[in-house]
Amino acid sequence: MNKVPIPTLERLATYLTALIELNCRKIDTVSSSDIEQATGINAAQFRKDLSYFGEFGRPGIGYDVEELKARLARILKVEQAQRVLLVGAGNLGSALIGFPVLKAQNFHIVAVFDNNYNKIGRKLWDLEIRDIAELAEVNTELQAQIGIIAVPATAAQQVACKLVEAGVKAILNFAPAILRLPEDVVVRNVDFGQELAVLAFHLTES
Amino acid sequence: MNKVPIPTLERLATYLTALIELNCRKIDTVSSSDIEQATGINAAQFRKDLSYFGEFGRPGIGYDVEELKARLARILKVEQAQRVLLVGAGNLGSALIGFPVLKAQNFHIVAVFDNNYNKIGRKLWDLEIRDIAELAEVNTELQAQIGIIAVPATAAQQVACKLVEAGVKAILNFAPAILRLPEDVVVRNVDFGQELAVLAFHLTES
DNA sequence: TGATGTTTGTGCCCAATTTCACAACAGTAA
DNA sequence: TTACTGTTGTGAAATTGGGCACAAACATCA
Repeated sequence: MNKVPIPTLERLATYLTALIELNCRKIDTVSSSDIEQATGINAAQFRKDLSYFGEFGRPGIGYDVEELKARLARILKVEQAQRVLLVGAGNLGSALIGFPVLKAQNFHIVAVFDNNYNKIGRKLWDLEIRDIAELAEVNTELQAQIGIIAVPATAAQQVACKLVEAGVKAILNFAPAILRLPEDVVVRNVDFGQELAVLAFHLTES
Repeated sequence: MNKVPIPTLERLATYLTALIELNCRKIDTVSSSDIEQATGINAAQFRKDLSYFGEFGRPGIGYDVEELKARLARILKVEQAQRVLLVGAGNLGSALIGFPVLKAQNFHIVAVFDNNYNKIGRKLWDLEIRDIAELAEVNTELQAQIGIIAVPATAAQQVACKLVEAGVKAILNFAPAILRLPEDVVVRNVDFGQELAVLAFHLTES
């Protein structure tokens, strides 16, 4: 169970989203081809992805939606609510807090930080924006293991270090910057400019 | 030049970002190991990525920053400004318009659409929010080829179809939904929930 | 019970991608 | 000129990931 490909993990999240949806629609059993239908991911791929974690279905029948959902949630560690720290109370930060899908997937943003004294003390949705200097202190209580960096690229490295000091073990980084961090900290970068560039490449000369 | 791997394209965007940065710092020549230093991407990987598009450097010397930057920009079609349509005037949309890095990479959001009559007519930054019903009409003039979907998942498919009708050939989709579109339309999905799930997987049991 | 039709889990092979390793090239210095 | 250092571009090996195809498992129905 140690060597799970990253693409497999990404797809697991997709399966889980689809299962939550199916569950709402009161569908209680699905086959791998139903999953293919719902997600666009090849049925054999789905079965292989699951096989990294054991057996989930019954030949001739398929998968129990409720059970599969629960087991995937367990694998992805979103069985109980995952607490998340957000650094950067700008528009992106605001968008993330307001994103209903995150709560549905059991990610709860429990604190927001910024270094702008005009923002500190104000509210972003229902959270008070706190001074980034208090990050470590605040997290001794909250014990969040996930942090989101939604600050300008120039501040990203510094913020990342603060998060790690505070005990964060996984970071979602929206700044176009390369973070240098201890090996035991997992980082995923989301770079809007990069995404757009890949799209633009496929365009014909304008 | 037809079969360029997607991962290569993603890295090209990273190289370009790094080169823009290096150029600002008045550095005029770099080696592939300098690029590795700056981006964390293996030097051999960098050279192979470039090799899909011809020869760029001089053995014994390295690469001319200015020239490489220009050629990458040309490859990624961001030599001239790329016009982008944004659908969804919520927090995420607002964040995207305000993101300075996009303009720096030559992506210009030139119109914003929404279906909420409370928003239509108002301004988001310096753009007037327009009725999504006018999308096709507006784009006959703008001729944007790239669209961004920043609406709830339930509306995503419908918005995507409207964008395609309006002549858009590439879509960046932030809604956790599978878009079914004609083959000649390129789609990239960004799913915050998925990113967080992959991170959560790596955590130890909390 | 036995015959038939589904659907899973997985070994195996193929395709895609990364990494290695080296010949060819450019500069420098004696 | 020759020796030496540094760096590119790329064929080939190594690794990784995806998909087929089939045995085994289960259900249904005669």
